[in-house]
Amino acid sequence: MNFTTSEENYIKSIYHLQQETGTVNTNSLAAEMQTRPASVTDMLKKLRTKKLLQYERYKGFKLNDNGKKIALGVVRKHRLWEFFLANKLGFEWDKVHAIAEELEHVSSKELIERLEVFLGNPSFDPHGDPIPDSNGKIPQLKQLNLSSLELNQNALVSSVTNQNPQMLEMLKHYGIGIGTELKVMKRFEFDGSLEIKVLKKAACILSEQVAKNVFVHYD
Amino acid sequence: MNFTTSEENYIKSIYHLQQETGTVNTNSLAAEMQTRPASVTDMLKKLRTKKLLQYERYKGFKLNDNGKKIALGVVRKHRLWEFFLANKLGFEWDKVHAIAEELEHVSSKELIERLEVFLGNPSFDPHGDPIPDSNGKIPQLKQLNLSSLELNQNALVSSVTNQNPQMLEMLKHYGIGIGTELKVMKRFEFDGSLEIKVLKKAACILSEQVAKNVFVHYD
DNA sequence: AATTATTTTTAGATTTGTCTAAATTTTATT
DNA sequence: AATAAAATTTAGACAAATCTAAAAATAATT
Repeated sequence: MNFTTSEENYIKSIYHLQQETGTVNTNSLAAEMQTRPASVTDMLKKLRTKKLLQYERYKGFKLNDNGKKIALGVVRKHRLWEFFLANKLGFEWDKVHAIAEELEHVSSKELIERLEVFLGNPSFDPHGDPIPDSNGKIPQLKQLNLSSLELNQNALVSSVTNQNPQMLEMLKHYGIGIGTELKVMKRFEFDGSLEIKVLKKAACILSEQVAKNVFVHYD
Repeated sequence: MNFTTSEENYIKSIYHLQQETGTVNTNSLAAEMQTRPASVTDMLKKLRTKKLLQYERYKGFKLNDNGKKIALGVVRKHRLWEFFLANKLGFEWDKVHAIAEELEHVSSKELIERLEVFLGNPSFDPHGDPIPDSNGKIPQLKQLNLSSLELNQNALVSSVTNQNPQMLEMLKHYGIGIGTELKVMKRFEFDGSLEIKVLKKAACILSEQVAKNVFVHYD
């Protein structure tokens, strides 16, 4: 079955919301999509007739297996395009999202399969989010918070949450981004701040507040 | 100013038609766009209020300078994406058009500028059609028909018209495509057929009918 | 439990892009 | 020149996606 850009955007937003809250309600989806609750109700009716939703009047709703499959397809396209924009065209990682919002609606299946191969079958997008494979399977990574990384363990930065521009600027200044290899030299228990050694760079110090937004992994 | 996908498609089609006939009429545009004349009239009214058209009721119409600028922007995007699909993702040149029809409507200016650099500032798409630069200037190539290429002059295939699948298959069999370097060894005047030497390959013979559809250029 | 507040849905309108059918204008033919 | 044919436009309708305003259902509060 084929879906309009608008339908795909609703499906994707429902998917993201239900990842966090389990079930979704009309107002929060309207807020997420910057539209009116009445518009949401209208679209839900459409998605229901297309058998993508588990829905109970006045209660709440979520995607069924059918809907999830569609959502994962869109997420997959979005993240592959983000990877392309950052790693091939040299966009900064904070610029790729808006453009991928358009590219994700290009429909050709073969395009996405070839793009994936061209990019070298990446597992994570420039924000560190996992890229679903063509069957909708998401690579599960044993990520851990930088705050809880043991001393002297080399690790790779896999994602950064809470995209506060000033925090991102600070991390950039220290040369820390997705894929950066680093280790924790010292932990100051009194305020939770960390002395970080980025490979081939001088050590730097991150507050606990910042460290909690940085996730790393190692083999 | 911003344009919808539908508007861009009309603008592009008008551009292509007026390249051939100078001025465009409602029925031919309707045929080109696989829609009804009444729909064309509706859209023309819209494009007129946006000051893109030179239009006279019941007579005919064409793009003004404003409209041409928009058209060239869309053509540029289309052909850069075609180049990407063929040269980076490995699509056959007869598969790229349909996908580029979608990609050409992605709006980011910076995306296209970066894509162009990434592709190495190509001048021609996989069909041999010229790619307008960011100012709308089209590289004018002194193309000439393979039939009128002088003997022993090395030349590059720059485009192939009349995309008859069987003819394309024949050319492919002989190793002749966009960018192929070749020369004419012998011309048989009685039927206009040509003996062609593709560099690093054995000679082959093309009928005049085929040769007339192949265009080449040299420095 | 009754009332108030919040959430959700319905009813009806609007915009965009399309359509059919009919009317109008231009072009071609007898 | 009158009539027939073709091309173009208008009038009015429709589907998709949105909106506002009001009604209905649920949740929270006194």
